[in-house]
Amino acid sequence: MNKEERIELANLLFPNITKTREYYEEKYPKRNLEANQMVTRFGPSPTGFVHMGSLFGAFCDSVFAKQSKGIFYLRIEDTDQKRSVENGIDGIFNDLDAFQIIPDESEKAGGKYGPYIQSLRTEIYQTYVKDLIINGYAYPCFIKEEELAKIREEQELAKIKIGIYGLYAVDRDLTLEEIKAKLNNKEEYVIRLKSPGNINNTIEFIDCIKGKIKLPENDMDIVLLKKDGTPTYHLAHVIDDHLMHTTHVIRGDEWVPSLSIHLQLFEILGFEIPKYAHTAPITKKDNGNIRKLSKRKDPEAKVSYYEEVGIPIEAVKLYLATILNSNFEEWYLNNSEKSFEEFTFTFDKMAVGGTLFDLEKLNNISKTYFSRKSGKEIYQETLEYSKKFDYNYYELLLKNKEDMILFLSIEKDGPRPRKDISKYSDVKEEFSYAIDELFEKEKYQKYDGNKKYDINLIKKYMEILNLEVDNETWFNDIKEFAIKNGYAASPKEYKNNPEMYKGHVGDICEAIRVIVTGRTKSPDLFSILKILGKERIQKRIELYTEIML
RNA sequence: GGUCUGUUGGUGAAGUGGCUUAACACAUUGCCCUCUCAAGGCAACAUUCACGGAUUCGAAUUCCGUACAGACUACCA
Repeated sequence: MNKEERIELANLLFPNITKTREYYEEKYPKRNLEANQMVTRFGPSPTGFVHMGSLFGAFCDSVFAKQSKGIFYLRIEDTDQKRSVENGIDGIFNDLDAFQIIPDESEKAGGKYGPYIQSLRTEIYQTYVKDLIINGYAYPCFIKEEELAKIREEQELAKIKIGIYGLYAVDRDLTLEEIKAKLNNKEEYVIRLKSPGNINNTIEFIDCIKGKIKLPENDMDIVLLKKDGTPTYHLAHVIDDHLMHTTHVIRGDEWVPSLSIHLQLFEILGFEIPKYAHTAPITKKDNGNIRKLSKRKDPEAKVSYYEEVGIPIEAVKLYLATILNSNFEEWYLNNSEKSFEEFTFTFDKMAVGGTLFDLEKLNNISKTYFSRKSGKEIYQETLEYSKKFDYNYYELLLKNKEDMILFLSIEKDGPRPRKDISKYSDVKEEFSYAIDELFEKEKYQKYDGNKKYDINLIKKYMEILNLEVDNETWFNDIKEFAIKNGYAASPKEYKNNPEMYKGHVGDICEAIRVIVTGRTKSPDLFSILKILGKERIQKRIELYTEIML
């Protein structure tokens, strides 16, 4: 086909496309940014909820854009109608919102490079494809699906590369007349790339994360536009990232093998090639096998899972930051008062292989997060969590606000804050003694020991209990009380001469603790006693007598 | 089958030819502190970096081969 014929073909195929490349190049001019300012994008498909792996990608995109004072935008990649899920787009916005990963540009936030939804950009893709046809880089292919399957089978059998290339690209050199005939015949077609590549050529590429990658040049006549006129990922990626002026394409490394296609497309279209950063997948160990974290099989892959179990979003982000850059964890340890945003993330500190998703580590990070929050903050956040997921508890929290904050503040101000909560849902259980209504209900059912305590001794102790003193005085008082009643003043003393005593102070404290909290472990006992006050302690002694004796 | 990529303790990993007797963190275990727990302190936990060979005075680090793992090989992204 000569150029005139190709122009005729292009107009035949795309009669409705009247705009030109130049029009779009002008409409979407270069961004006015400094060389170091990154433009990144998150490009999810609306196939359901946001997956942990995608969230990691979005986090990565936003971090790099923000720290370079660049632009992070959200582009919905919904070119496949079959996979799209109802409300899928809303879901993406919601999940990003929940995680406070806020795009600078998106269909909602606006921006000069929109539309930011691929299904709304069909005309743009077709304009460029029309141009490719005119220049002899694309052609309509009429191979039917059954034929395609047959070719595939043949190739599999012959153990050669699967796909449409070389001799298999039978429609590559159809004459204009032949195409017209098929078109008149209402035969369906796709538009394929007329690949100028040679499989024997090796191209070298520098990836921001993986470094040097060598791969064979693309010789496949890949599909550019599907039967319905919508673009494939490959085409859409190249055109969008060019027109939206992405500087760094950060995406999962499952894309590495198709990089040669993308590079070729950039070259043919005469676009400047962006930098690529291919991230390793987040994996999970399943029966000894390592596999990608799966939406279907793993609840923790679902981003909303964290909200439901009550792991703070901030903690999840800290975890993402620690797997993003291997040196982040140490930095954060030494800069705990700072926000993760003050850390400078770099590509070369990113994992090259897969990263195992470690819930245990997340838990630990979450515990640290809680330990740094004040009682008041924990109260507020737990209140919000409960409002959504445990309304009963929410009402109790409201009613017992003052006390609850006091309880949550115990042992908070020292250099070694408590680390006993890893999620909001832990608060109810860990502080079950804090709310009278719950305590009554639970009674001592969850009590984890089986000793019977000397209730009379405790009753006697109540007579001397003074809550108006400081911790040290209180403890001295109880030691004195212990000695008077035949108990050792310290566990050590008791250990040395067990026959001389009935027990030691610790035993008395344990009895008080169990009676007052229903458990053998608790934060600082005196603080709890102080908050409860004599009257409520008295009530609990009665309750204990009633139930346990 | 082909093409890419990877392989350092239970886990995440540091490591870029000599400073490595392999950092740090999580987990585990033991001890200390201590009224319990949590926290904290101390210690133990890879004599060796998948395996084999090559280069080098010297290799976890460079090269080649093997094994294993993962990704891709769609009119899905």
